[in-house]
Amino acid sequence: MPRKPQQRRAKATVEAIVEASFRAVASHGTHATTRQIAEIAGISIGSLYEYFSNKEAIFSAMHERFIQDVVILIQETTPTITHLPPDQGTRELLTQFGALLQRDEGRYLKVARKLVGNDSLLYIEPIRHMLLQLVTAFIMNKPDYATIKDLPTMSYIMVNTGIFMMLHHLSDPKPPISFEQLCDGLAGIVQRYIDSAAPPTRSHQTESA
Amino acid sequence: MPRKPQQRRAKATVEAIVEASFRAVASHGTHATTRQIAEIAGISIGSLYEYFSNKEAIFSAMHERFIQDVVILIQETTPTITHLPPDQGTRELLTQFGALLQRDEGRYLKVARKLVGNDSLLYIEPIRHMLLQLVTAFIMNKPDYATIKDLPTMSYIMVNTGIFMMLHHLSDPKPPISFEQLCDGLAGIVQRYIDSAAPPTRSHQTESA
Amino acid sequence: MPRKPQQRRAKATVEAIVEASFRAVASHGTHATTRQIAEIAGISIGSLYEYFSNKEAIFSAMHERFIQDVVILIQETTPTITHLPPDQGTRELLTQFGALLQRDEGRYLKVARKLVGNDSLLYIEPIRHMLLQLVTAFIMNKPDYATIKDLPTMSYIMVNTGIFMMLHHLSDPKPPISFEQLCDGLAGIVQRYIDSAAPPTRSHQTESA
Amino acid sequence: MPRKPQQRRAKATVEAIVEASFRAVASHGTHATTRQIAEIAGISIGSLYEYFSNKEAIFSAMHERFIQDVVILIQETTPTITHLPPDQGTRELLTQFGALLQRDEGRYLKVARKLVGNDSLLYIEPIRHMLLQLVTAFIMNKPDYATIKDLPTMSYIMVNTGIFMMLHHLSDPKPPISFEQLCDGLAGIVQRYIDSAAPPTRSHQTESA
DNA sequence: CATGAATGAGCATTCATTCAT
DNA sequence: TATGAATGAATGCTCATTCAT
Repeated sequence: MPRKPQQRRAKATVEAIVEASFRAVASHGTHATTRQIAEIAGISIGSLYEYFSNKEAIFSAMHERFIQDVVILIQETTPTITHLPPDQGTRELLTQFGALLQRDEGRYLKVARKLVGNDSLLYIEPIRHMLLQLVTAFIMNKPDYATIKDLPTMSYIMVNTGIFMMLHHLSDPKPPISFEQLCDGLAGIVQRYIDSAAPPTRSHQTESA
Repeated sequence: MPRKPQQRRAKATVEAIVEASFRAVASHGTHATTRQIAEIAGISIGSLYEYFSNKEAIFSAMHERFIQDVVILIQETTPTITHLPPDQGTRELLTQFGALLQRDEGRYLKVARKLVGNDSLLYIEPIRHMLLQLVTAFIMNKPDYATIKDLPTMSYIMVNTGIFMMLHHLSDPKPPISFEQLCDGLAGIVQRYIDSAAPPTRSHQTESA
Repeated sequence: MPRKPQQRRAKATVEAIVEASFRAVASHGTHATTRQIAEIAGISIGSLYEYFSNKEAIFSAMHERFIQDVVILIQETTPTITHLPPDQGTRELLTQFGALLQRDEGRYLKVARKLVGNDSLLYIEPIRHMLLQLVTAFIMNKPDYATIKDLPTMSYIMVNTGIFMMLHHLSDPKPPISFEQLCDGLAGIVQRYIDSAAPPTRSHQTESA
Repeated sequence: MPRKPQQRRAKATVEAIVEASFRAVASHGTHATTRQIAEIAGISIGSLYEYFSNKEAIFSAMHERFIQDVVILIQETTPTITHLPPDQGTRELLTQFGALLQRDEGRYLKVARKLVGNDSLLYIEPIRHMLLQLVTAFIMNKPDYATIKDLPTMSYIMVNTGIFMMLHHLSDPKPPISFEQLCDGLAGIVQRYIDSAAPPTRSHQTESA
């Protein structure tokens, strides 16, 4: 049974294992073995099991890490976004997210896709929560949007949609539409949703420009 | 190398294998083995390989079957839908699709999720094609919608979104929103997209009712 | 249990199977399957087992056929050889044998090598018998050679050596000596053996010519 | 991928596997399975694949070991041989070689025959090299043989012939000539080849004695 | 006689996990 | 704590052979 990493060194090892797991999936595909992970991490298989009770636990850690990094991405992007109209903000966020997925030879892209098809669902609540905060902050500044409706439902749909569509599109070697078209399309959906609550005024119209 | 089923009995066996594969995935999960499939089909492993050159070929057949059944579903639903306003039509379609996914103890649901996480992408073109036909027919009757824009992009996004969201939601044992909310949300997105091209008139307004 | 081919058609089928087996080994290698043989022969697997009780029986037939064809080769070459000095005769025989082995995409070469490594030995008695006759006839005409010794032993060694060396050399993609060198070397061995019994006189010297 | 045996125990295991493979082929024939090898070696199949990447690699190791042991045999026999006339030396070498082949219930005999019939040829170069050294040393001492010709060709033929004939004869349950006759015959061939270069003088004549 | 669908024992190989050192 | 040799159940797949039609 794996012991809790109570010491500094142990924590570093756990970190190395997770990092190695991402690398392993990036280079050996979804079927990366524990051996490969241990080798990349520079430790023995025995040590691997000192920190993770089984392979699934490693994938859980990767899952968590991925979600966490997306949350951090949103946090970092928030200052930029809040000054943009919704559709431009969405586009910016999607672009950043796409970059994150492709970072380091697409390690997040591959891992995330595996998670989607897995028995366990992609656990998006933290992301959704973060975006709800972002939207709420946005609404505070723009009273026009105060009447927005079904926010929980729509955030659930849009966050998932954003993630799934990006994963699908970036994994498609020959997608029928371009990445820009995808982002524009998704941004348009967000825009229309917001506009339906608060009819657009000159200040944040972009398409009619 | 699998021989072409030349006899009637052989064709029935192929059918039995595909059927058994769905059952196997439904009961043993994503990692159903060839042995399990053969056992459920009531044949020997040898026979399995008479008709499918390898395991992947079996999954391809399931994939195809799934897509085909969705296409058939759309065809059968089309007469009903064409007389409804877009949002109601969307809801109807989604409801039917949800029922299909859960049919026979959710066999399509589980298989489809596996396909999504697989190396090979979910091949939705036939479905998208079918829906484009449906939309085109709809537009013919309602000249108001003639100015609709970005149809290829939006059909790509919406078809994928519809499929992914349904798969995700129906697989979630404790979803944060209800199935009805999901359908309403997706229908709303479709409605807003259409309205953005052809501003709503009394005849097909549903929300203001 | 296979029935004896009592009828003309049956005999033709047996022939077709053996022929197909050679073809199968030539194109699919030593691991040619019964399915492949049947397919090439243009018959069903069921029919195959009507004429051969198992796979080994088929290989026995091929073995027999190969030996028989070598015997025929010697018979056909005999008239030419008897008028040549021993070393030239040997070279001629070896050249013809090499041609036989490479005939039809090397089908005999491949089959014979398999036979050599098999549990059953290469059964060369008929070939040895044939060559003994050839040598005996030769001696009759040339009384000088009457004192030849150890004929049974030497025929055993030389026939086997000839066969093995040809098989080995022709199978070697990068042999350290040329085919001509091999033939000359073997012919030299024969020549020296004969000369050791009957010291060469002018009449059958070739090298001093 | 097999890891390099880094520890002492690991090296012993590799040795045990090769040893077991010889035993397995000796008792179960050419088609010895990996399971049988593992069982005889007293290890698990998993361990087998820790040290050999696949079955072929095991056979390669056996091949190498066989060739190596023959080379060692020649080295050990050399001091004895160099003081004998060519034909007696050859007989001695053949006798020792025959003993090697039959050692341990004929394990080398069976394995070597398999190698001969295999896709990969019997790789005799090291043996040939060793014998060339032996012959060269011999010639140094006996200037009579200095005019020897076609050494590369003849060594190729004679080494292969010696190996093949021994394998064939020792595998034959009812050989038409005795082992002594075979050795004498082969020794005679060698003797005659040498004599043809350096006509025999009293000092090394054996047959006329 | 002919067919070819069905069989299933058997094979090579993988890989998460354990445990003696 | 760390190691890595050892494990062995499990998997995908082959192919000679049988037998109902």
